[in-house]
Amino acid sequence: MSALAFLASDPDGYALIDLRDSDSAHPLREVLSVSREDFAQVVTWIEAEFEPRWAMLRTTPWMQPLISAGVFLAKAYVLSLAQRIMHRTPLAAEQVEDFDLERPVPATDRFNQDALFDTPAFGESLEDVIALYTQQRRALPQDPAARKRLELLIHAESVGALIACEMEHAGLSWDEAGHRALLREQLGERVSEYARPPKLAAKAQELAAALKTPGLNPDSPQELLKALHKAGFAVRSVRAWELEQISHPVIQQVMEYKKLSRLASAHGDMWLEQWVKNGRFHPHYVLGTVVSGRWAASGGGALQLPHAIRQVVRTGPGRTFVVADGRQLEPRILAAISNDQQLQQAGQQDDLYQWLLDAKLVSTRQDAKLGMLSVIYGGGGGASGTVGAALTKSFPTAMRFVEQAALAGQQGEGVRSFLGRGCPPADEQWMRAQRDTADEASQRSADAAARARGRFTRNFVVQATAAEWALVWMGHARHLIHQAGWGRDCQQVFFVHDELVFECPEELAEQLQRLIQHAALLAGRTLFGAASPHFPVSVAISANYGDAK
DNA sequence: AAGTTCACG
DNA sequence: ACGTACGTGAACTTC
Repeated sequence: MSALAFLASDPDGYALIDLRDSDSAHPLREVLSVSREDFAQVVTWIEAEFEPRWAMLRTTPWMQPLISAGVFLAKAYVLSLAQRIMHRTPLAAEQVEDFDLERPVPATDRFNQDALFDTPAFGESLEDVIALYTQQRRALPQDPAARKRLELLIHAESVGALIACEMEHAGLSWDEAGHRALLREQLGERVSEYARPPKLAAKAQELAAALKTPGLNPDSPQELLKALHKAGFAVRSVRAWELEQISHPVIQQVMEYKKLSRLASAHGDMWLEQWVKNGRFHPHYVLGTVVSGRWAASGGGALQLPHAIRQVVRTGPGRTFVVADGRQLEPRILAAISNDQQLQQAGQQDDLYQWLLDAKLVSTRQDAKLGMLSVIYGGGGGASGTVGAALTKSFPTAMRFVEQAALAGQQGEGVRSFLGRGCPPADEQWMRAQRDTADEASQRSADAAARARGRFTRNFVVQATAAEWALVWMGHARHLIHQAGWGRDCQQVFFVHDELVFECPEELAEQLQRLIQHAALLAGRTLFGAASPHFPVSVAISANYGDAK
């Protein structure tokens, strides 16, 4: 028998815990009302006794105090995330309303101070939470296979939400002094929030002189472009990749300025003060908002951490990072979801791109990579060129699969990931634009919109399934770490889509490496069954994140 | 509020 | 004949 434990705020105390049977949702015992002080202890006891799936509307406010108290929950069901999934999936048996994931979280810790406000916010009482759960279960598809996939997706997303909380709490070990030293060396002494750091200001001056434009603000693309034109550089924009083409000392200066300016504004002293506390970077992960199911981060730009800055991500003595990366994840996901046997066979090698090279399908590793990405993104570069032609010929099944997804998108239809995350169909306005094509201009823009949507849905089926694989991978890794009894001093501390970073004692690193690789194998089997394609992960062990690649 | 640019996968 | 990747967040400038 498996149990379900509903968590909701208690108007008279802190939390209500309602234990029920998972399948029938029949109560197993009296509803427990728990004070804030007893909360962690009671949850620990229930976890030990029943190991229930903890059902909560959101992770806040429950997970923060539990994690602080060192409580581990094995299983979860986060209703807000499940609601979004059920709302979007085309597999649902009945329609489900959306959940506003941005809805502010009402305060629960009020201790009866004011009777008027002691009632849980509308839609958030225990009864409401249970009703929402019941409704979600009712909306699951009858077909057992589809049902299993959606349940897996909801459970994986929920454990992902727990991991996100755990990572936010743990933080990423950060060498603050090292970061400051780097800033001083590159930018000079610290100045007020609004002024340019000395070395940056000097560079701006030099640039203004070199371009004979006194007072030039190089941070203004408009001004900079005009100044460059005046100096005889026929560039269309001031983007780095365009300037890179030109070999000239002044252009070099511009690029150096941009790099430094970026460092100052994105990872300068202000950033350090705001996001790094006691030697750890605490970002905030956001689940459920990106259509494809990928995570976002709000605050600190965690998912865009520049490689250059990773040099100051260091562990303390005796500890190390274990950095694991799903190798060529998206092509492998494509091989799995399209059931392309040729592509799966190519993927039996740890380096899929090397296989393409050895098979003489492509002439360089870069071609292999770009060609694959082009196929998945829907670009013209690879698929229409010789590389694309070679791939199309070798992997017709995979190519047909992404073409099919693109076609559906072009026609305004929705698509879905392997586990059933839905990409919504085009809205009415989009469909109208497709019909209203009286003149040539509107025809052109409608066609462009159709192609753009085709590229989006083509990418969605792969990206969304890759995100699912990563969720399941993380979930397995977390579970195995707990099972091994390493939970105390070994845990995931960072996440970037297909890369997981763990921190652990040095002596555990090699065992952890094998554990993570095993978790990847389990993830493939969980999603795609015994015949899952190969999902190799590369692992680096280093006390410095910047060196781990 | 929109546009530009750049960081990441 | 035409235009060419997909998805994000954040800072800064400009309107």
